[in-house]
Amino acid sequence: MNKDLHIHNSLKRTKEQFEPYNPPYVGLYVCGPTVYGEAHLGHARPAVTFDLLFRYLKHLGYKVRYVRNITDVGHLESDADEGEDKIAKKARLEKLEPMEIAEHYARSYHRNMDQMNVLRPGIEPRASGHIIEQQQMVKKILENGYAYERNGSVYFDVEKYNREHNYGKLSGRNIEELRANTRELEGQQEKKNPFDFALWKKAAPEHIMQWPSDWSSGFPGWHLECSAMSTRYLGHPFDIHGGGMDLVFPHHECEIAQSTAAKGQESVRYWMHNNMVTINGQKMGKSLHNFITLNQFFSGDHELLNKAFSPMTIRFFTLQAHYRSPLDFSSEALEAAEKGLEKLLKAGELIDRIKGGDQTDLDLGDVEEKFYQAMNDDLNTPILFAHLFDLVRYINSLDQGQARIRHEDIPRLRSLYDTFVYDILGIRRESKSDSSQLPGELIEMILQIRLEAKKNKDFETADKIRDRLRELGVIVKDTKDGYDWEVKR
RNA sequence: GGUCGCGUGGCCGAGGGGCUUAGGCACCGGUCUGCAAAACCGGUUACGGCGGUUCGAAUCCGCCCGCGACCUCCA
Repeated sequence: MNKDLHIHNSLKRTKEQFEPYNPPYVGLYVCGPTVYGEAHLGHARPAVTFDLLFRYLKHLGYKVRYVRNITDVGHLESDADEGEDKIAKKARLEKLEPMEIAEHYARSYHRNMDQMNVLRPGIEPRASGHIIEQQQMVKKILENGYAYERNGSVYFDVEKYNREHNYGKLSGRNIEELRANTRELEGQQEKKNPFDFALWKKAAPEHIMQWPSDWSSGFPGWHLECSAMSTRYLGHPFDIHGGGMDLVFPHHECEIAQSTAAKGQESVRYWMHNNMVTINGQKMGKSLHNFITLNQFFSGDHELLNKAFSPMTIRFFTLQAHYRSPLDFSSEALEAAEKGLEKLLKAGELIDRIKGGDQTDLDLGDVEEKFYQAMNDDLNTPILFAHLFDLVRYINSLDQGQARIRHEDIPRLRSLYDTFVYDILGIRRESKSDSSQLPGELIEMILQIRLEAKKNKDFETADKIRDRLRELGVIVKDTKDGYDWEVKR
């Protein structure tokens, strides 16, 4: 098996060979959701992308520890009136405990991810459960002289850090540029520099979520949880840190600075970022009225959707684009993807009834090699699908007796298909609706009668039976010497 | 305004100096069929604009246009 996986490292802006720090173990950390609202496409893309990576790494034989956090402390809202915690605000508005909000949406997120066949990470740490680790990290950074305390809040001293290290190396920024581009700020006198960021923030008395600390009763800074929890569970350094491109700055930049300041060395060896999602070419946002939650996709209950789309269609569609390209959703594009997915799955079912011979028209070794090449090239799933659909055409031809395969190659074909479609891409056949519970023998019996009608040239009856069955969701396909049927819907 | 990225055929989406007319969907023609459906075979449509480098550019460079991400616990 070709294990020569190359991934794009955002830090180097280039593809490089992936070599674990401590093989065969691989540490993978991905920024998870802030649970204050329903999951939407912006959550689905990184989840599916890094699920693919997780699955592929495991397939390659690595022992992967996959950590994806749940942010339940809540980042402050960027445009909120009083810098209010997102979760706390929602809790106040709905008169619930903040933890009820977090719990509710965490469950909803899990449900959606399960529907899309996204494997659960091995560890899903919550920020609220790691306040102590975060405080320890603040202390360490203070000890090392890269932070300062003001009125109960602790800020990271970016200027000091930048004298010895390179602040901005991930996002391609430099400190002078940041100084020039920082907006006019009020009430920021606590900070030495406007680009300093909070490690610990003193909370106002009315702030719902706060914890005691050496500095004040408050809450951890925005970027701290990922630094603290990733190294807590994956060690230092660890292999891969993933997340959406929108998190590169400031979130991941600050993570690098924090880890380096606390431990003298960067924590992350490979940074991976998935690109963003647009809808009908526009960025997705609540204010633009094109904000679609996953549940709305699954139910079709949104003005931009012509119909409902299954979770697997969303997954397939996501994987049809490369993870580093922007992905544009539209009802039309999803309808096309739905058909492609159906074609792919149908071919998978046909493999079991293929008859072999003693000659073959396709070298499965070549196909397998192409599959691995595509995946090893920074998880190029669009290329993988192109090769898979070539294989689908071959399978269909085999089914129709228009191509040949050796007996002994059939199990190999089965396993090749299953490995890549089911195991690595995580695509699965979704359960059909209840209307499909028609007994097979009954359908067979009816179709036998229809076959007799056809023999008697009673096409009127034959067509009536076919039409009626279609209404029940049974698609009849005539073949040379009989018929074939499948349940639709 | 700054930094970074993108712009491919009717739609989605790979590739990335001459070979891939990637692949999916749609459309057209053919095979098969009583008719359909499915499948298979074949076909059509392309590299945002203008310059430059080169024997040769969709691919490299410059400019322009359009789109996107980010620009901080901060009103």
